[in-house]
Amino acid sequence: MSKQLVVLDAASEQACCPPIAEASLDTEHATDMARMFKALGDPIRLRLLSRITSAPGGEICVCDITGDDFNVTGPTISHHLKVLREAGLIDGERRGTWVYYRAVKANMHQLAALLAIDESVALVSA
Amino acid sequence: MSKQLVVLDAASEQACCPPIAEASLDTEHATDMARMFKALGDPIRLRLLSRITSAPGGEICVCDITGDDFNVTGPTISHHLKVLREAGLIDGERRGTWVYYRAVKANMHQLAALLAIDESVALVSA
DNA sequence: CGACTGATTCGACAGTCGTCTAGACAGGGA
DNA sequence: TCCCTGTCTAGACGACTGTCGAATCAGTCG
Repeated sequence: MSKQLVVLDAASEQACCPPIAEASLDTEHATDMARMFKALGDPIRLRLLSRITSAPGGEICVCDITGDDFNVTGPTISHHLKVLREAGLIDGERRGTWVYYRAVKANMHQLAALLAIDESVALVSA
Repeated sequence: MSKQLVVLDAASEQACCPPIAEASLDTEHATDMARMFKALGDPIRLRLLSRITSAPGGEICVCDITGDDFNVTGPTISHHLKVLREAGLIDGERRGTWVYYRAVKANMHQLAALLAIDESVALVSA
């Protein structure tokens, strides 16, 4: 919990995220980004994030997830949420009995920006 | 005309790519996307992809990579290139002695689109 | 307080991943 | 032809990951 990776101060400053096509990633930056991509590299986590971001209000109660159609047990859901949290992609907050999660949109945006590629070139060169 | 298709191969499987914030991912789609994200979840692979996409002409010769500043042996580079290739993120071609790789930009674009999020909200909520 | 529900942590186990060395395959030039 | 260089495959091994059941922590309500 004390160990979250926070790249969003960079995002707020816009020194943030040139597409990988524009400049070679340095090792340190690549490591941070890879940590986030790795967190997305599991179907369950991807669907969890989708659930969270597409929920009304942009947040969701864990009680609406656990025991769902993910075909895994509660602790496993909890584990995946923790991975997403430690990667800096979501943020959790306890409100009374329930825990709510929401996406850290700045970091999602940073990943998307990293993958930005000139579309027209894509057409030509492909 | 220059803007539409883009997702060529992926498009043949299904309609391309609504952001995860707009609709919950179904299991099958999530599995496909997760496979690509997982391939990006390693610093070396991320830097390899960066090298490839940022190279002049959009492609790079393996001979310019192996034994580089990645601090791993040749076979390990080869392994990572294979992972990227099997994930559909890059494409390799042998031309005489050397092998050249280039990015499959359509799939990179698909990933970026999946992560698209309303930016203004991102800044506010961060 | 004490019991109950929701969510996380702990410990274990099978499976996957990243890396290496050794060896195989492909193409070019003496 | 034989060898040389470039790239990939095979096999092995330690480390990490995803999953579970059991135990624990956090809040709420009798």
